[in-house]
Amino acid sequence: MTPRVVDKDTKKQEILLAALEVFSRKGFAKTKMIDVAETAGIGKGTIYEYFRSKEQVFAETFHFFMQKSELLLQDAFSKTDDPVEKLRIFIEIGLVQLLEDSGEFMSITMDFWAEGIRAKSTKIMDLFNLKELYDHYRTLINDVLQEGIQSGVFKPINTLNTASAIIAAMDGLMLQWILDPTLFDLKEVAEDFTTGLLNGIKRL
Amino acid sequence: MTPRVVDKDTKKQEILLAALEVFSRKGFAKTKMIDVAETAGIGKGTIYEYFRSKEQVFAETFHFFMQKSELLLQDAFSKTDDPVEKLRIFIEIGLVQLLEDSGEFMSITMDFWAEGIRAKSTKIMDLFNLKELYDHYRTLINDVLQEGIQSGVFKPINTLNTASAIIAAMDGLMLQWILDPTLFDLKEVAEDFTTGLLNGIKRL
DNA sequence: ATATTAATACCGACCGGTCGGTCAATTATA
DNA sequence: TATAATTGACCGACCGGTCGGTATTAATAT
Repeated sequence: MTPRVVDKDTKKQEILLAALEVFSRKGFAKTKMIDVAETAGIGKGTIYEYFRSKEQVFAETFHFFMQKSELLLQDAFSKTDDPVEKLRIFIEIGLVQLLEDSGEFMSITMDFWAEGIRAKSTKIMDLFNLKELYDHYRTLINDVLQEGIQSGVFKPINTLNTASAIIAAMDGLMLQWILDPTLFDLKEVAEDFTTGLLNGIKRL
Repeated sequence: MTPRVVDKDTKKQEILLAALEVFSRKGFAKTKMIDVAETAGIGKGTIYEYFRSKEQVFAETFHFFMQKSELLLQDAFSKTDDPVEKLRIFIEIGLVQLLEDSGEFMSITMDFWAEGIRAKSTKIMDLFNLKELYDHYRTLINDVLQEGIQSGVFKPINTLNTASAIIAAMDGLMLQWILDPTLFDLKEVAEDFTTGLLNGIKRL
């Protein structure tokens, strides 16, 4: 009744995996659906059994990719209650681990930014919901900062602004590192940044 | 002998102005050369009398746009020798003034990022020389930080890493603000960031 | 002054190529 | 055999860039 070589979800995952490979190597614009199909070892038409459009494939590819870091983060966060340690972990995972594990894949994030901004005033903007993504992380850091202030570790700073700035710095460093990975050592820069940040917000 | 309605350079500027308007509204990919031509009130073919390709128009548009901030910056820097003040000015101009003056135009920067990254391994990469652009600003800040350390205002920090982080934060904040200008007040966030930064690097 | 010639600016119809998406035909499964 | 899954040839829209022709101006000739 339901003849199928593999499970429907499994096949979708396979397509996403192929898409991740191609998108990160060629970028959104230069990637052709036929590339994705061939990489996945299937016909082009098959993709459209699982996805509506190229945009949808791209958006789901990005989210698929982001799940990794989300899981890493949740796992790490569950192991400590110290706000200082949480900040360290957030930067370490978000910047160092993500890039070291899959540096070449990160340019997909740039594409997502670009497409997301481009889509701001179109109907596909819900696929590229950057705002929601940022809200999520901003809230996460905001809560950590609030905790720190409550417990007296941090100065009474504007937590939302600071959270925004932390995420901002991480994004920006990622950008610069992608442009020229030899310029600075990512781990070292991350540590310097964390130190400087804590220097600025810790109560003396 | 040289029949021409307006000066050749003037016309090129007019095209760039039109291009700036269209590129910032529609992004690189969605902008058609005919859009630029119509906005400039000329024929499509005429553009190719002044530029080699769409990529060249885009690259020159971006540089044209960046000159504004460069001039602002040089002017402001020439008025003080205080490293602390220079840092303030850099952030104020780079983040607040640039966005307040022409917020809607800034999405062109994202496109430039995206195209620049995409062009990394192609022959047009010299048109989208992001690396050089970043090097310029990084050096600028690096020098300011060195001065500050020499004169004893700043702690002995890694200046290159710190410079990278400062630029990174500014880029990232710009991104977030473009995504949602209502989320935070740019001026306030810039001030908070500057305060936090100085808190972290100033000698006590 | 006017006609003629020359040089250049300007234009937009057109071309070649590309690519996302469709669908009739084919293959695999039960 | 019936049904579901897969495929890739095909379609139509799109677009960057070209090129032959026209318009405009200036220089020169008469």
